[in-house]
Amino acid sequence: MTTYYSQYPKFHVAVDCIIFSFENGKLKVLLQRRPFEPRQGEWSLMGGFVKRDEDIDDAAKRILEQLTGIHNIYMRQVGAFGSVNRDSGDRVISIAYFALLDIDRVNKDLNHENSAHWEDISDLPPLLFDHTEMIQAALKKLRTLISRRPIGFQLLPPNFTLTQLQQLYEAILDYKIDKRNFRKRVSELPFIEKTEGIDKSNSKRGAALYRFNEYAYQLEPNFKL
Amino acid sequence: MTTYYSQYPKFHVAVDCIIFSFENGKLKVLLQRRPFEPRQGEWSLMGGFVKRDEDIDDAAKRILEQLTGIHNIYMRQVGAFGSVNRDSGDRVISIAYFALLDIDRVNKDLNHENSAHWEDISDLPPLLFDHTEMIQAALKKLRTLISRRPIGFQLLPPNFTLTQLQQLYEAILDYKIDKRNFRKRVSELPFIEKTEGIDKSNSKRGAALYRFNEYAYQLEPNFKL
DNA sequence: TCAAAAGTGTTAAGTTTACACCCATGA
DNA sequence: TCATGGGTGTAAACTTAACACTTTTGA
Repeated sequence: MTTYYSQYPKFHVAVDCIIFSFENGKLKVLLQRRPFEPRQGEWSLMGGFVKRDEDIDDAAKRILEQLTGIHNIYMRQVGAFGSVNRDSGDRVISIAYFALLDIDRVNKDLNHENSAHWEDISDLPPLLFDHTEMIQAALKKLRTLISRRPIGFQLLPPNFTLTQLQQLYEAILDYKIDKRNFRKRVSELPFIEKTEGIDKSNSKRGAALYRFNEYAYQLEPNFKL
Repeated sequence: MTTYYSQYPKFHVAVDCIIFSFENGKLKVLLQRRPFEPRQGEWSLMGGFVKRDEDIDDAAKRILEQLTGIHNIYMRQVGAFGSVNRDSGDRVISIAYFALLDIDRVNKDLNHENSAHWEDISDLPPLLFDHTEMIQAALKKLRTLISRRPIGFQLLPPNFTLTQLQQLYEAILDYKIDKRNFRKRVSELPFIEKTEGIDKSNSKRGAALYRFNEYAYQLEPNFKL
């Protein structure tokens, strides 16, 4: 069938995922050696082409699930990257997404299969095409989100210590936070609640474990950390 | 030539522009009657297809310039919209951009040719496809930007009164601001400077005209209004 | 017993908000 | 002379930032 649209060109459309995790006080991003030509073997983000009958959001979700074995991942669109020559293989318009995940839930075998590798955000190697730019844009978005939406928890296990939480904020925002001020503000948030649990993995004394209460957040979703 | 990419599908890619202006204390957006099938005649944003050798940003710029006759328009990407059935004509992935412009500079003839029409943001008709959603996303982005970047001036003539500036902030943020507090904060911004000019169009006494000093802004680009 | 991380309050500085009257002018 | 929009300052409330010592416990 010929429609008005048919006279216009078509393009390959890809999604690229900036997958963040948090481990040992460091914010990390998942990179892989590109598995096909051109520029096979270079460090790149996880990506793939959008399928014919697939929403772009679903394409991103598919790639994330394939690579990590996790469902229900927190994911947001970063934006579209569409310079003519951004991809040296052919014209490809790519939509970048960032995702936050708890590294404990990742299927390490899948990571290994995909020659994937967690790299510290402050120590990235040179990347393929405009992928460095995509990561910077994702980070910028993450930084503005983290202080107003309770998304940091997506990067932590269900129970976490306040020290972990603070290190997470410091890693994302890239500055030091005063411990007493941080704890005071957290203690005023009704949706962060203390559990019975104690984590002794980092100190002899042990640190109290907290959890995020989704329901309490729904009741009172405004905050500023 | 066959590449690894060739096995993947291609898509129409469009850009849609949310063009804002400010007139008589109201924030407005440019709409048109869709000039082709399907759904010809319905209210829609200004849009068009991306060309084969054109950056997506350039496509947005092209459409904006065609429709307004203005160059150097302030423009930012809002994001990609790519649900499978968002366009009832065929699968089209669309990248939304918003633009800010001084309505005095618009070529009204071009607007008329394109059956374009400025509609108050708080009184929008039902729109084609996901265009309402695009406008809401653009507004959200504009709201977060306006308080930290000096982009409001893009919507005003080169010289403007403080009353105009305040009404602009009120229209975008959708709440009333205290006049004395607003003026106090503005007077602390080194890049908003008083000119000799006086505008008598709104009062007998006349209001001082101010201008935005790009250079002073470069020297001290941090503020919060 | 000591090293290492956890936990805990107060004060000063800065920012934000609320609020009401006089001024200049042209009609 | 009066109606209209332009222009101006202060005090109270709130928020943020700076700062140091005690506790617990396993090695």
